[in-house]
Amino acid sequence: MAASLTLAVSTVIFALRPHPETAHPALWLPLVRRIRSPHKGLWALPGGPLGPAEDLAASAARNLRETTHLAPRYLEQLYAFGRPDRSDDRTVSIVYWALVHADEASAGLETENVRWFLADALPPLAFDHSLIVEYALWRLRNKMEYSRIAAAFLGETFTLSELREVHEVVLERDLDPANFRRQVESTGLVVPTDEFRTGGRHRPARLYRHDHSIELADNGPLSGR
Amino acid sequence: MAASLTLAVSTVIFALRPHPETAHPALWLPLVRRIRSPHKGLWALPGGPLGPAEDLAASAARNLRETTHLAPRYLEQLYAFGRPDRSDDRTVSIVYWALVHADEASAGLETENVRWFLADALPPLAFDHSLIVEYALWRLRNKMEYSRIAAAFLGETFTLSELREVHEVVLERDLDPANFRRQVESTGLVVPTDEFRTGGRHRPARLYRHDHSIELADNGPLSGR
DNA sequence: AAAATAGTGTCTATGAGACACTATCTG
DNA sequence: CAGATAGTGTCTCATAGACACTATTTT
Repeated sequence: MAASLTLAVSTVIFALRPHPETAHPALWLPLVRRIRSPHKGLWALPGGPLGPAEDLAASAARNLRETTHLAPRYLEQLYAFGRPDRSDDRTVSIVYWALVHADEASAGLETENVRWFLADALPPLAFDHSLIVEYALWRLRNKMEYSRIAAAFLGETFTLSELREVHEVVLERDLDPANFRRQVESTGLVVPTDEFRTGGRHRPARLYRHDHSIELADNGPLSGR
Repeated sequence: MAASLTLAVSTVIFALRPHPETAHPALWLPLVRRIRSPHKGLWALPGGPLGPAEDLAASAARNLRETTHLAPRYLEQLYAFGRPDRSDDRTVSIVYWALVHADEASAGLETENVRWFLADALPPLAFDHSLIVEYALWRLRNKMEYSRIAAAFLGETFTLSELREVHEVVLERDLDPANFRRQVESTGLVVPTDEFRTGGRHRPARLYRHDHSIELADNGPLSGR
């Protein structure tokens, strides 16, 4: 049995980067071009075989680093895909999803076979990767509503407007600034600092930071895994 | 790589059966005794290697049937466990969890190496199976609060008291009958019939049935998988 | 009639959301 | 001062929960 089955780990990596037209933040993800059959030439999720003594999450983080030269700010297992017809060679893929903070350096690291795409304008993907991305987007949006994973897209400190914008971009809808502020403040998961963001042509906004003692998302008994 | 790695599918199977002391319904799950090393003699989750052309969920359902002689009323992927130190022989386990309706027939099918245990009084389990069961319980309780999976524990028709009792047993807390009734009725996922459950020394209760056109739980883009 | 559960009515506290308003910066 | 966003106040509506009450059966 073992000899006829391949176990791979793939990762759906999300980052916020400016939209090329509007310059507003948008959701992007990196894909790699397949350089061999099957589906040669098509874009696919970064991933590869699991190392002999490698943890699943470590394998996802390694692929993420090799593809984007970034470290994951949030990493969570998505699902295991194993339908016999999903590839020619009976591959079971354990898929993770990750949030990264895409800085300017990493943005220039695209190559012939690694390219970032707008999440809402993806090319046709190899295998069942289109379904996988769709599911990852669903999970991301779900989790954005009841956890603090938005923090993974931001720096150490941020204004409430910046935090709200992350939510708005991911959820694809506008949020009321007043209500958003109250909701975030009432959780106590965000801590005001003494500093302000100046520079806009308007009143400076107070900077906040996240309470690091609390995890970005509650994954129950698996939180430490 | 493939030759040194084993992929197994295991399943956490839940059923409601009477508690041996109180006779009230309680949460049970079946375990199988390991008959070989490692952890020989310890109880473990039912499972086994994935068939060469077998779907992951089909493998879980097969193991479930072979262990309990029952068909799953609800089946969902739980998580893939793959820490290198979780077993001696580098096994990655893709774990499912299932709800079954344990009838009288299946209850008598215990053998020397298959036994049902109360979910809150499990023996020490092999490998990381204790953690896995803990996580499955967490997911079950979570999902019980916002989906209709309770239906999987009941027959075609049921009273709202019976439905409430399922929730109470799983969530381990009492629910207000009046509020529970209104919440369930307001979802529209439950349909009143013209029949009543008589026999108690009290007013007969109307029987309801579930709307089969709606899935027990919303798993997003994966609902059909 | 008593006991028990079925089922209804209603009050309160809480939170989401709409939206008007004030505050304070830049240009 | 005009324009913009920061930040506050407040109203409404929907929902969760507590709990009193009525309805209908069996014994």
